[in-house]
Amino acid sequence: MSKLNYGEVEKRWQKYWQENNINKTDNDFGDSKKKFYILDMFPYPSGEGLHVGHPKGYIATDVYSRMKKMQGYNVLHPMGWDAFGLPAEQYAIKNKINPNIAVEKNVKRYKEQLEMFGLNYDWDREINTTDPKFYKWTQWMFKQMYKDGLAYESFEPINWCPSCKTGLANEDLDGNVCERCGSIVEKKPLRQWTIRITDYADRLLSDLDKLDWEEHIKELQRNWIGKSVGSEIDFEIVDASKNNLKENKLKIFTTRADTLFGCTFMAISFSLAKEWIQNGWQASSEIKNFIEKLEKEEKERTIDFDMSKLEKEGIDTGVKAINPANGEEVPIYIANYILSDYGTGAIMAVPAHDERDYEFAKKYNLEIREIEVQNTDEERKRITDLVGGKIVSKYKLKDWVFARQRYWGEPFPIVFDENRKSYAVSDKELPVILPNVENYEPTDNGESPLANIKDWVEVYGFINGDGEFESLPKDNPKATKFYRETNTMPQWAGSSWYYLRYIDPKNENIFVDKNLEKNWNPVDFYVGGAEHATRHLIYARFWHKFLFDKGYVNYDEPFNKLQTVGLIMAEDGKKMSKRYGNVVNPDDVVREYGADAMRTYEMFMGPFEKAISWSTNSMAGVSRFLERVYNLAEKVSKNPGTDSREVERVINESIKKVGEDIENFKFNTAISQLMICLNSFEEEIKKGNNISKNTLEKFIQLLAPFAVHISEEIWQNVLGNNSSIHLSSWPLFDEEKIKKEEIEMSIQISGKFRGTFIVKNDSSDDEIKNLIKNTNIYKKYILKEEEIKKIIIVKNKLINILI
RNA sequence: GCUCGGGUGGUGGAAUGGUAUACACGAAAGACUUAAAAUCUUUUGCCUCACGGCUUGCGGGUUCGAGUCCCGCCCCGAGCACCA
Repeated sequence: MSKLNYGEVEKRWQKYWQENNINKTDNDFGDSKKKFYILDMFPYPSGEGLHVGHPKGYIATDVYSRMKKMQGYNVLHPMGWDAFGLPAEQYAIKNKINPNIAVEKNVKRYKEQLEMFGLNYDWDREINTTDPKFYKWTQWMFKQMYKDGLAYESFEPINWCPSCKTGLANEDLDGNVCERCGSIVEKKPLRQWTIRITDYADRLLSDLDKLDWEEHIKELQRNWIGKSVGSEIDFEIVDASKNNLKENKLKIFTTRADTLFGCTFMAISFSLAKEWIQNGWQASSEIKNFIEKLEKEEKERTIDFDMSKLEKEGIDTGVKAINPANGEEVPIYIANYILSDYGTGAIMAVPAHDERDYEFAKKYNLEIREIEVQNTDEERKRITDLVGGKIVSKYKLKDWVFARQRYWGEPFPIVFDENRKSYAVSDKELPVILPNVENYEPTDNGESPLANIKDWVEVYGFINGDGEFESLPKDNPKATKFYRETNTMPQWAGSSWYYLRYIDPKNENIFVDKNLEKNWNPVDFYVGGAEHATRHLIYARFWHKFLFDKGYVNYDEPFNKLQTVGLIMAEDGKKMSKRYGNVVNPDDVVREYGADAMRTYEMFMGPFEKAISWSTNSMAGVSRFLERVYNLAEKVSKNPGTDSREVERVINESIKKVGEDIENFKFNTAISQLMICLNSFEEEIKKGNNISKNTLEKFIQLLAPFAVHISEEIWQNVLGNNSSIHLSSWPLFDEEKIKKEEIEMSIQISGKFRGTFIVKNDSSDDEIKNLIKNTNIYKKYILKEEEIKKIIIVKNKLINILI
């Protein structure tokens, strides 16, 4: 037998494909060519290279896109690099090299590995978020948001990671811990750029309904957005001015306005109490200490802290307010279970109808008043109207903290004048290039390392008629001094719109031509990790909707269909990690078994979306399968003539099944069908039956999306075709030929399986009723015909005789 | 606590309400070989010598027929979580 030299075969065909441009995607929509845009979440090119788990999604999109191309679609299947962000910067700090150089090196390594797997990306469309030609448009889009008031400067306390030394968005946290380094984050007041993503909360929520995404991912987004509809109601504060309170009303948010008559006290968060103090409220030292204590406790909470187990604590402010429903005076407490960043930071407490309020009331001996409630929307509306409140929606989603006090990110297209008033820079000034610095180290004071580069920070120019900054030489009499924004954008910026750039990657005038965008968008199929559900996928949807509202894109959702990838775990069931020393290196696998075996195995190992452990044994099994295919091909490559009936049936069945399964991302059963098909071919040969070259060709075509190199080798060098199999047309099947001539029907007696008998395909019920009488099973179980109560026949499947 | 998944052989898994365990891995036996590897052949859910019986986390239900549908539990995974 002839063992293939994988390395040689793979290199030879990869070279051939490149020379013959078979992976190019043109923008030709002239004829009736249907388009298909299939996209991978682009990787962050880390210094460690890929392990066998990383390419699983890329292989899947590769398989899918190859079938679609063979089916006549114009397919866009691009790849690029999400290369801004902390790891590259940390690597740069450690090794004292420019992150640009590290990124370039890592990209090269990643690309080599991806090419090793024979992936069909059109590298002419490659993008990189750190390329100034790319981030020019990230800056330009931010500028549009700035001009629309959607991006604004804020000075609120935000999440601060003391180890990464940067502010973070809620999406960057796991509980109270920095998602990247695991440090407990602090609240730190910091000047920030913030984006009003909450303006889009309702649309982000309701438009989920039109997306063809896995339900659990939609659910994650719904939870993250966390909409609740409730009422805002004002309670009048008794003697507000005597208490030196600025406001004479306390606004609360409740989803249970119907319980308003059961309110016996109120509770506010410690931060609201702090605000009162700042505005002149004379709190006792006891209260001040309590506030300090709560603040300290909040800071010290770690990721596994269970808020619901926290013992309720509070202190009476001595201030009272009036329940607008019944005019009663109720005390106001400061309580540790009131969140400062949700609702209004103040609640009406109804101990009889809320567990938390009940617990609190029990502890502090407050009245628990049972009332009759009608838990309906109508009642809530009625009560809200009665007390002059209003129905509002609240969200858990917070505005997007968009600035990082780090070096390796997109600079903002913003300058400030001497009075710290901000201006967008004019389009002429874009891109604002990230300058080289001596030192990439972040600082403790919340300033970016860029702040130290005086030459870069201080710029001279004027504000033009559009209210935008334009630079001038320093000595120009019209020039005045401005200061650049020194924060940089978060890593999520570039990935929020990168998929648009693949469509028109070299356009210098606009980030994407609107006509091309209309032809290619939306992304038909998006494949990537589920961990992005509440980060990238929310940001990108928001960003896209903004571009849609401004008229730059034609569709209001970017990703029509989303499919998540299941992780590949190590053979020991743990996550692959250097730490455990259980990483399987794809270079080794490809060297030993070939890229095709690895590709095919990763698609065969189980359902695509499920996490599964790597198994070198199973992988070797797939490799054997491919060897058998090659041997069979050599054996029958010259066979003319016709196929046996069974060969004809199994190839038609396989064409149908493999096509449908790839379409549905059920690669494991597609491959199992190819195995069934091969088994059947070998069986037929043993019986002395013929398999024609023509049939074999179809089989190899079905295999081609998976085993891209071997199938090309067989197609051209064994079967003698002289153009690429990947440019051939996907075979068609004949439904009639899939039918078997004879069917094995099962016999049930009173619902119990008793055996089978053979009948002609599509036999009529009467024929079956007659035939069954001759079977041994019938004779054994049916003693008298009069016993039969009923006969159920399911065509070509079974007969059930009830006695 | 809430939400979403999932529970099928020794293992990964397959199954429009219609013969559960396809396909593969592993294991066992055999052929070839001086031998091993590779390859090929056969067996392989459980109980039973067998006839036969049992089996899709547990308990009910609907149905001629349930892994699949309905109700109630248990367990595992993921996400959210004092969200008023």
